[in-house]
Amino acid sequence: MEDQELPITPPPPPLLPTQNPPFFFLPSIPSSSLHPPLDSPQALMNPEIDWVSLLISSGQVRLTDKKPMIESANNSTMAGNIGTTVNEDREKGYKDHKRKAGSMKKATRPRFAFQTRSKDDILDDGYRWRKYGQKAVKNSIYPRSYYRCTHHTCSVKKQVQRLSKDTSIVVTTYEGIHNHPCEKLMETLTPLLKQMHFLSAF
DNA sequence: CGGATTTGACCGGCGC
DNA sequence: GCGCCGGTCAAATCCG
Repeated sequence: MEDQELPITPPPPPLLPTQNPPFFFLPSIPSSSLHPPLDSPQALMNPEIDWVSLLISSGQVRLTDKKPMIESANNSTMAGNIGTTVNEDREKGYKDHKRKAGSMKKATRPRFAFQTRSKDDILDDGYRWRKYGQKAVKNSIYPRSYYRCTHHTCSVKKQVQRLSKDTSIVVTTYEGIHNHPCEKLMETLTPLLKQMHFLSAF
């Protein structure tokens, strides 16, 4: 599984303004995930984030979905059955997890990777993430971090890793599609929508 | 005190 | 079959 670092390709022709990052890239990627923090105006002008070279090959790298291991949103069988020991639960959880993963067709989850030039490893994409693991990876001096969306019905994951070749570049890989609106985006849009609704009454 | 993070253990896939 | 590696779990720890 040589998920090695993605090659840095020259930035595509600037289809989009450099200061204002693209809002709508592809429907399958959370639009806000390529957004700087909506609540930090200075971030909009943050020169540290290279929004132009953000995307590889006209926007994004579509990773070949070679991952057979899929966990669906609601069936992740964690330990927790009453009447079993922790170890049994843990074992069972693993087994169930693997069994389901194996029995499922290679349900392809969309995976998208993009690179950002940033000092910060974590892009504030508007969603809330909980870190569930960190792993040293081969051929990289930086560890890879694993995050899961904290929304209870959402199973989107992302991996974040800094390139060892160019330490200013952070590769973020999203896996899956959010099944809920972006909280920050909604916060921002709600007043606008209300205003539009109000104006449309005339 | 509750939620988030850290971290070592564990597991399956894959190449040899 | 074995070892390496990436991905995940969950107990321990941290932190607001």
